[in-house]
Amino acid sequence: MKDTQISPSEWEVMRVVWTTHPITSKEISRILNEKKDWKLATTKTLIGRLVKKGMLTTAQNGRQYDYSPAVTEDESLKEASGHLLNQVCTRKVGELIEMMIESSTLSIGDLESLENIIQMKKENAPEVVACGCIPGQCTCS
Amino acid sequence: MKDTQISPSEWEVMRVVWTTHPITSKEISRILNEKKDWKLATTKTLIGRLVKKGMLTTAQNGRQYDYSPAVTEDESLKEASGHLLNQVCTRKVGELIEMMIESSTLSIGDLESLENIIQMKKENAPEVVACGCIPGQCTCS
DNA sequence: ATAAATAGTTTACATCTGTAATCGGTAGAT
DNA sequence: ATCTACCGATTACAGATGTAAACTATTTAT
Repeated sequence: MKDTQISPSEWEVMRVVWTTHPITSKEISRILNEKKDWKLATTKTLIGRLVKKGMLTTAQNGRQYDYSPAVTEDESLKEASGHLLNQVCTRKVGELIEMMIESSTLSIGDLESLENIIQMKKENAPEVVACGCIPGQCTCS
Repeated sequence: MKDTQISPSEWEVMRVVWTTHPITSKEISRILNEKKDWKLATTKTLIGRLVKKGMLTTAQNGRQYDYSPAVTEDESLKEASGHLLNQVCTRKVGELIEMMIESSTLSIGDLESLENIIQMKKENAPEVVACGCIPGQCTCS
């Protein structure tokens, strides 16, 4: 139930570890060099912070560590998307998701999955979403 | 085309101004008191920062200011959702959107709108989304 | 006219983030 | 047995963020 935050830079590291683990700091750094002009020290700092935040686990391997994710990408994504969703009136969430779909490239398969979920959702969808905003923070009222 | 960031606390203020404008700092603070235990000074600081960032415009009105948004909520939401989308492999965006739909309450109308957009999208949807990740940051390869 | 209430501005200060250099210990090379 | 390369840990430091007190100028009530 903790709500530790993964910063954007830290996220870059997490993505590497989610993709490959266990993995060493050296390897993480090597991979990220393709994308970020970070010194090895920078990557190590981020790794250290992620360990402290409990997002990475360590396994001693000789004089070094092997890192593995302590949280899944999906969990973290749920967290992150939750933050975004909380920034708008619940009644505006549909619009937000529309915007996201519009601005994304999605495959036929993706779109079909979405259709299915939407179909499901429709079974129990309310006529109108309740707005939980305080007066003055949205125009629903 | 600049990329000034609206922080979570600042976002609370923006939502008030998006809802009602022009509006005074006093009124913004009064509205937010319902939700945040902020001192008037805190709200003023956030307003000041938003003005400096160019997210709010001011119009002198006697000894005080009337504030109005300099960016729309939709623009800002697009920005914010773009950040989220950029945190995952393009090929995983569909899954992310699925998660968001699943964890949200959407009205029949919302769902129908989404269906329409998806229908449109399907006309030009690729069989598979191209992955733009560097090797090691996603499992597509 | 003076005092009290206000409005915005400046300053404050701890934490988080981005980015990195340096330190301290140890495994491997000579 | 030393020296060197390398690992994680510690320290650094500026900018962003959360939260707010203090300051300055002005308006309004007494």
